[in-house]
This record gives sequence, structure tokens and C-alpha cells, in this order.
Amino acid sequence: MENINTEFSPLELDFFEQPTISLAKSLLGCQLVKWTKEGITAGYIVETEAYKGPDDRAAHSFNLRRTARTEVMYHRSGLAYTYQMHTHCLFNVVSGGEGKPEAVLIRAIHPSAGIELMQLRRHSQQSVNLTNGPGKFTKAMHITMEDYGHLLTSSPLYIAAGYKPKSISIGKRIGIDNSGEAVEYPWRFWITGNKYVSRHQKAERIETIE
DNA sequence: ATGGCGATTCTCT
DNA sequence: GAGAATCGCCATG
Repeated sequence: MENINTEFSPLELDFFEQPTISLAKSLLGCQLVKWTKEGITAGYIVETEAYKGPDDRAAHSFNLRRTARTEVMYHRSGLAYTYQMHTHCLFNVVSGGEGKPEAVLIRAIHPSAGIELMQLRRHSQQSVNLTNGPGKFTKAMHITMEDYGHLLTSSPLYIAAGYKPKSISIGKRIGIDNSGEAVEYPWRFWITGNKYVSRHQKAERIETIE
């Protein structure tokens, strides 16, 4: 048998072709990998949120709103949707398939490679604080608007295999207070007990993985 | 041309 | 827990 290094190999495109809620859970434990000329940074995804426009008032694509910013959400699953929030860049994986504008927001990672580079970029020697928020890990990994529309199956930015979480916690999404009834939807997912999760919140449900 | 505002973060109290 | 920072996007006129 040939010895193949699968540590940082991209997942295939069909991984992204599953329903958005399912994808949001499946992404937990996978690695997010970013290459730059400075080197590699990578981390296990530990927290995600599903956004299901056009019926989801919290989604940028609510009511089929289609602008330059949200355009990529209308294209195929597996593309990167990055956008600017105040001074930060937030990162989503497009899902739903062509013409169905849905996405999974990645909210936190647990570093697996390139921690020194992350510390340099974040001007911080701390560990957990480096990547425990949606604007934090993007800075640590140098994910920017340049990555908008990039297909996440190849360098410089892609999803790779990781580990299978033992338990997934489920709760309400963060920071969408003005979104009417959508505030209540249980579309936030995190690896139970993981210390890189951005905020403490009581889980509405906990799923154990077989 | 302009004004409101946000899927955030940091630094205080 | 509150307030500021700070800036691009997008809807209006």
C-alpha cells in the first residue's frame, strides 16, 4: 500500500452537496486550511451556523435579495462567501446548490497548524483567544475578501478531513436580534464542551454521534 | 451624494 | 454589560 498523506488534502466537491443543516453539522471537526506565502495555517471547525435564505429573515439572501455582496450565495455549493463586518472579514461556505442561496457561517476553529503565524497576525500570544470568534480566526488565517468566490476544494483555501466529534450541541444563532422569529431557529451547532467555541449558551439539544 | 446599520471585537466598568 | 471603533454595503433621494 502506498503511504498517502491525507492530513491536509481537500475534500471532494460532493461533500458540499448535502442539505445546509446537515452540512453545518458535518463541517464540525473538519479542518479549514489556508496557504499563503508565509506558510500554512489550519484548524478544526468547532462552531457553525446555518443560514437558509430566502425564507430565513436572518440570512443576507432573505427574500431573494441579490446584490454584489450576496451574489455568490446564488451559485454552486462549496464556494467561499466572505463579507466585511465592521472591520472584520467573516467566512461562509455556500450551500443549497445553484439558485438556492444558503450558507454555513464558520464561527470558530481550534488551531491544528501554524499557530505561531496566527499569533503573529493577531498580535497575541494567547491560545484560545486567537481563533474563538468569526472575525478572529479569519484574521489569524488571513482569510480576506480576496477569497470571495473561491471553490473550497483546492489551495489556497479549502476544507480537509479532521475528526468526528463525539457530541454536537444545538442552539440559537448569535447576533441576529432584529430578525423576528428567525431568532428562535436552532441553527447554531458546536462541538460540545470545546473551549474554542465563541460564546457560552445553553444547548437546546445535544446529539451524540454513534 | 448621503445616511443608517451590521452574522464583531476590544476595552473598559 | 455597555460603548466605541470604524467601514463597506446598500437603499434612498
